[in-house]
Amino acid sequence: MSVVNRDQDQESDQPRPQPRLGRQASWFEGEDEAQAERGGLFVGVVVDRALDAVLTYRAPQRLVASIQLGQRVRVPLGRNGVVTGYCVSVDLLPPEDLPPSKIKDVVEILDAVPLIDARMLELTRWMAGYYMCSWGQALDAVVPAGVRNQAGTRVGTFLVVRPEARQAFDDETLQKTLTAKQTAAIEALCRSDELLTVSDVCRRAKCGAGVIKTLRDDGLIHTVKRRLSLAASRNDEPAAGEPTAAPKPPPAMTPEQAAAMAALTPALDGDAFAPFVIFGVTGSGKTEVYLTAIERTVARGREAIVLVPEISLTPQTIRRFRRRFRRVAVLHSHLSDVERHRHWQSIAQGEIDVVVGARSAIFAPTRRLGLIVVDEEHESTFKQETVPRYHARDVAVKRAQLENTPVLLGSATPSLETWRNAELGRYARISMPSRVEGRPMPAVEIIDLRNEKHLTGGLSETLRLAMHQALDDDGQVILLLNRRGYNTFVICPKCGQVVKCRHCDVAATYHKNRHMLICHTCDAERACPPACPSCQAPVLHYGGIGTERLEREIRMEFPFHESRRMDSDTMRRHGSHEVTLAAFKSGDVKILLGTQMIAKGLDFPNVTLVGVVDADVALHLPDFRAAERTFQLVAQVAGRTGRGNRPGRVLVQSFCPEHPAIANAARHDYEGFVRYELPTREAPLASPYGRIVRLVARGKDEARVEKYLNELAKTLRAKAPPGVRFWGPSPTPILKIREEFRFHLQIRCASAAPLRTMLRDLPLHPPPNKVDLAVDVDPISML
DNA sequence: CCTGATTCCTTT
DNA sequence: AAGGAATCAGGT
Ligand SMILES: [Zn+2]
Ligand SMILES: [Zn+2]
Repeated sequence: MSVVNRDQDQESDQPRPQPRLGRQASWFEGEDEAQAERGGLFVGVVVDRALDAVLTYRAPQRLVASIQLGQRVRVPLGRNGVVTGYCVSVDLLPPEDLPPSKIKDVVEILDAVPLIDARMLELTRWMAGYYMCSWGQALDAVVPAGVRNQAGTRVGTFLVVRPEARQAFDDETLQKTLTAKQTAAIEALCRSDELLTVSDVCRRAKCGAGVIKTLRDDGLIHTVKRRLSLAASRNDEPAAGEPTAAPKPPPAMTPEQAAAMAALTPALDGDAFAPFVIFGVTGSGKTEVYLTAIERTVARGREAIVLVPEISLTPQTIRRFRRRFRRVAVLHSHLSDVERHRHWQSIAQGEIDVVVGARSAIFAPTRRLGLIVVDEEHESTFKQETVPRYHARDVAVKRAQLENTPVLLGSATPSLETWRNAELGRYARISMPSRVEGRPMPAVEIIDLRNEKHLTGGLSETLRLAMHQALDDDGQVILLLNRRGYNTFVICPKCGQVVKCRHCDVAATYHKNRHMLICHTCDAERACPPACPSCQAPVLHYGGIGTERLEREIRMEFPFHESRRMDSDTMRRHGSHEVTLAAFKSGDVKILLGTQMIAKGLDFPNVTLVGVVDADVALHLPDFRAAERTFQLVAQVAGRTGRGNRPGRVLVQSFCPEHPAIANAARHDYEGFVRYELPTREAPLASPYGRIVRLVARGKDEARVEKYLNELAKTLRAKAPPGVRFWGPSPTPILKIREEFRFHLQIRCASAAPLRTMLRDLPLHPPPNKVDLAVDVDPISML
C-alpha cells in the first residue's frame, strides 16, 4: 500500500496558516460587511453543467489553506443543491460587479492534489471558446472518469500518536501511566515508519482493539484519513508475454530520415512552438523519425505525447515504442477506470517519458512536455463527435503553442487543411518521398467494373485471376471492402422500396450469420420480413455485397486456402484482432479480407496482392470530403504491399476509374490529387478555404425541429457580417436517427472571426422544448 | 377555480 | 442542465 495523496485530515492538529488578506472593505456595507468580514478567499468555479459562466464562491477559513487551482470542489448551486465544479481562479477579492450577499461558500474540496494545472486550465478554456461548449464540458473531456472518482483507491483510517504523548513516551514518563499492552501499542506506532491501521497495531502489539479504543479515549492517539492506492503493483505493464527488451540500437538512417532529423533538431532542442508536417509516403520510415525525435526529447528530460488513431494502436505499434523506451504509457479506449487512473497518476508523477494513445491522450498530464507527435494526422477519428467536439490534431497544435514545444503532424496523405497550412508557411514541411531501401511503390492497376462481364460476389474475373496467381506463387492476399454485413440492402422488386430500420431513415443491412436485418446507424435488429413492408409483395430481393458475402465468395473460390474476415463483427471479442493478425503473419492464413481496420499500419512482407473490392463506397456520399476520404483510403491500402523483398501488386475495382481521387491514388500522386481537389473547395468556401460551423437541430417532432432551425437561420442571417454564407437549413442526409428528425445549417466564412462574433449570442436563441441543438465547429461528419 | 402541461428563469 | 415558478389550456 502506498499513500498516493493527502486527503482531508480528520483530526489533524497541524496549525492552519492564516490567510493574509489585504482587506479593502471600503465598499462593503451593512450586512454585506458582516459577510465580508468572515474572511476567506474568492474562487472562480466552473460547474460540470452546460452552464456557460464562471461562478464566484467564497472559500471559508477552514478551506483557505488548502484551496488550489485545478481542484474540484462541491458548491451549492441555485435550487439544485450541491454540485461539483472545478476551481479555475483564486482571488483575494470578489468581482466588483457582484453583490457580496450572493456569494455562497465552498462546501468541500474533493481533491487534495489538483487534477489539472494552470496550462491545462488555459487549454480547456480555449477549447470552450473555440468549440463553443462550456468550460465545464471541456474540463470533463480532459479528466477521465476513472480519475474523477479516484478508481482503484480507497480511504483508509490510520492511527497517529499525538505529539505530546510521543514526547512523554520518548521521555519514558508516559510508560508509568500505561498498562503493558498499551505501552506495546504506543511503541508499535512510534517505531513504525509507515502509517498503521487499527489491525496493524493489534497485530504488532499483540493486543485487542479495546486497548486502542482506551488510548484514543484518553487522547493519546488520534485517527487520520488517507487515500490509498489499492494495488501498489504496476505489473499490468508491459503486456503479458512481451519481454521488456533492452532498448535496441536504432537502425542506420536513410538520407531522407537524416535530413528530416536535421530539420527537426533545432526545434527539439529549443523551447519554442514549432509545428511541422512530415509528408512521407507509406514505407518511407516516418515512424523511425518520430522515435529518434522522441529519443532526443526524452534525453533532455522532457516527455513526449504520441497520438495514433485507435485502429493503429496495434500490438505491433506498441511493441515498437516499448523496444525503444523504458517508461511508456499506452492509453487505449479499452482501459478500465482503474488502469486509466493509474496511468494518469504515473504520468503526472513524472514516471513516464512517452505517452502513446488515441484521441484523448492529447490531455495526458505530463509535467515537462517536450514534443507532440500526431501520426496519421488526416484521420477523421481524431475528431470527437460528442461534446466537446474537438479535433485532437488541432488541440495538439494549440497545446504545443501554449507549452512552447514542437509538434509533428505526420501522414502519407495529409488533410487538405494541414497541407494548406504548410503551403502558407504556418507549418514547416518535411518531405520524405521515397521508401526505405529504395523499394519501389507498388504498381496499382484499376479494374474498370463497367467493362467486367462477370461480377459475382463482388469479384471481377481480373481480380480472381490475380488472386489465383498470387496464391499459386505462395504469396498472401489482402482484400478491402469497407462495408460490413452480407447484403447491404433489401429491396422490393415490385414497389422499389428498400427495407429500412424501424427507427432510422436508413436501409437495413442483412447479416446472414444472425439471419437478421441490422441498422448500422443505431444497431437495431429486425427479423427478415416475409413480405414487402410497404406493398406486401411476397418476394424481396437481397442485393449489395458486404464483407460477410465476400467471405463466402472467397471460401467457394479458394476452398484450399485459409481465409479470415476482419471487421467489427468478427473482431467483437477483445484480442481477436491480435489472433487474426498473428495467423496472417505466420502464413497460416493466406487471404485476409475486411473493412478499413485491415488498412492501418500493418506490415506484412509476404503480401503480394492487395485488392480494393469497391473503391467507390465513400465517393458518392453527400460530403465535400468524399473524394479526399476515397483518395486517402485507396492510397493507404496501396501502401500495404511490396514492403518485403517481393514486389507487390494492387488492384482497385471501380466504376469511375478516371475520377481524380481514384486515378491519383493509383499513381501514388498525392500532390496530383491536391491540385484537383483544392480548387473545388475554394468557391463554396469549403475547408480549408472556409471555416465552417454546422448547427444540427434534432427532435421527435419533425415540423418543430424544422421550424426552429428555419427561424434561427433567419435571425442569424439578419445579423450576418459580410462574407458569411449560409448552406441550408436542410434535412440532414440521414433525416431520422433513433426516431429523431434532424435538420442542419452550415455557416461558412473565409475567416473565423465573423463566425465567432455572429454566433457569440447563439445562447439567446435556444431551441424549444424537446428540440436539441448541436454546434459543430470544423465539422468532419456531415451526416 | 382547479389540474396538468409547458415555458421561462435562475444559478455566484 | 435542472429544478422551481409562472403561465396557459381546457374542463368542471
Ligand atoms: Zn413493395
Ligand atoms: Zn436504426
